[in-house]
Parts: sequence; structure tokens; C-alpha cells
Amino acid sequence: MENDEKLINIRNNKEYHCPVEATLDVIGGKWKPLILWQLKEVEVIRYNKLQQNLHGVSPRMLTKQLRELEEDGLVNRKMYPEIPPKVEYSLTEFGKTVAPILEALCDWGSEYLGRQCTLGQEK
Amino acid sequence: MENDEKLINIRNNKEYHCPVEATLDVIGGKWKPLILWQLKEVEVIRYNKLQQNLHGVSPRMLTKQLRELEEDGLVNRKMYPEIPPKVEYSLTEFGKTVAPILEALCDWGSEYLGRQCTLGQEK
DNA sequence: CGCCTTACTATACTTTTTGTTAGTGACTAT
DNA sequence: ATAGTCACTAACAAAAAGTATAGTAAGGCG
Repeated sequence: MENDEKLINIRNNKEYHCPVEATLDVIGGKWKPLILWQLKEVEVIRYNKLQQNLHGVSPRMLTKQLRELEEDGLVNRKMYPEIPPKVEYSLTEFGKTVAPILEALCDWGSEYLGRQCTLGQEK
Repeated sequence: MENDEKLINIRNNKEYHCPVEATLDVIGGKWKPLILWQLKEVEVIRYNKLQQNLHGVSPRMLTKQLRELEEDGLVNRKMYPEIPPKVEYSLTEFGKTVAPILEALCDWGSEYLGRQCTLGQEK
């Protein structure tokens, strides 16, 4: 690429060649957009509930993705010192900034691939 | 999920649980958003040039992703019966509908992860 | 006492995805 | 005759993702 300026992720100093690539490094992956979407919809959710809503992601994968999102500052993890344990996940303020991406993903999926479906806002 | 309606991809009859998932099935993957972004920027591009601009995707991956995008109706492949061969890729009208997603990815990357960079619009 | 609960972790394994390298066909330029 | 061009394929290797199952801590409940 002739015009190949550098793009630096200010949060971890990684280098990219274009902003799209940088974004994908943070919210790419099979489950992350789904997790973020879920958190955006329900605001606060517990681990087991989240797992159910992602129709059966394994605990191994879910934990891994959540940890990475936490590290990247998109997700809050709040644990209550109770028994049995209680842990709540939610978006950070920074995490909320990805909303436009999630909405674009949702809109396109609804409009071009099938028919609308409303997400489970239980209770 | 209590409210678990079905979403069907009208192009291949696959079933999903939410529109975001459906979208990811089409434009997810390590290289697809980058390919689509590139095509959106330059409109028409040849194979080798595309490979360079994606700074070193392997031919195997590039071909695979292009084929899938073609199958899903997002990308045109036009080959000229010349020697050496010449093949041009571009977005279909349907492919152009993903622009809002790509822009959202780009905007977020620019705004939250580093500083703007302009893509190589050579010549 | 023994079972239930939640949010995981650990281990082992299989499958899928991604990457590396070399090579091909057919013509053109040297 | 040899090297170069382009757009790929083929064969293989490595990495990531996914599956299955078991286990843990520590208190509540019957």
C-alpha cells in the first residue's frame, strides 16, 4: 500500500494498517459482538443467564471472551461476596461506544438476511 | 432465551437467534470486513493488488474469503481471458449495502483506538 | 449428612480456521 | 532458452475455537 500510515491502538500499543483492522482486533471473534449486543440490550446480566442467552456457548469460551473484553475495557465485572456466588456483567462507558457498530450489524441482518426478531428482554 | 424467535437467512435458509449473529455469519471472519472495506474504497481491484493492500494475507485465505463473499452475493468477480490472467473484484449492489457497517467499524477504530489514517487510494 | 446453588477452572480431545510454501499454466519479453 | 507475469491451487502445519466432562468453594436447605 503506497499510502500506508500507521495506526496505533492507544490502549495496548498494537499497530494496524487501517481503523477497521484495529476495531476487529477488539470486538472481532465469534462471540464478542453477540456478548456486547446482549449487554447493550439488558444492561446488567449474570453469567449463567448470559450463557443461556447465547444459546449454549461453552463456559470455557464465554469466560475467555469476557476476560478479553474486560481487559480491553469494554466490560465491567462485578462480583458479590455471596454464596452461591453472584457475578454481574455490564458495559463500561467505553463499551457503550460500540453501540453504533452493533446497531449497524443488527440493522443489516434484519433488513437483508431475514425478518426482524426482538431480543429476549426477559421478565 | 424466553423470547426466542427464529431468524432465517433468506439467501441460504440458515437459522439464527438474532440478526447480529446472521450478519456475522456473512461478513464475519478475519479478512472479510477488510476485503469489503478495500473494495468499497477502490471500487475495482485486481487480485494481486488486493493481496498487497491487505498487507500479506495468504493467497489461500484471500481466495477462500473472496469465493465465500461471491457465493453470498456481495462480490463480483470478472475475469478477462488474457495472458497473464486478469481478474477484477468489485462490490455488487447487495455488497454495497454493508457500507454502514464498515463505516461504523472504521469510525470507532479511528475515534477510540488511535489516530486517523487514510487508506491507500493509489494513483 | 448429603444435595443444591453459582460461577467458574481443569483436562483432554476434536474440529475449524488460518497460515506457509511451493508449484502451475500459458503467453510475452529478453 | 530463460525469466517474468498473474491468479491462483495443493499439500501440509499451526493456531484457534469448540465439545465433553468433571471438579471446586462454601454456605443454605431438608
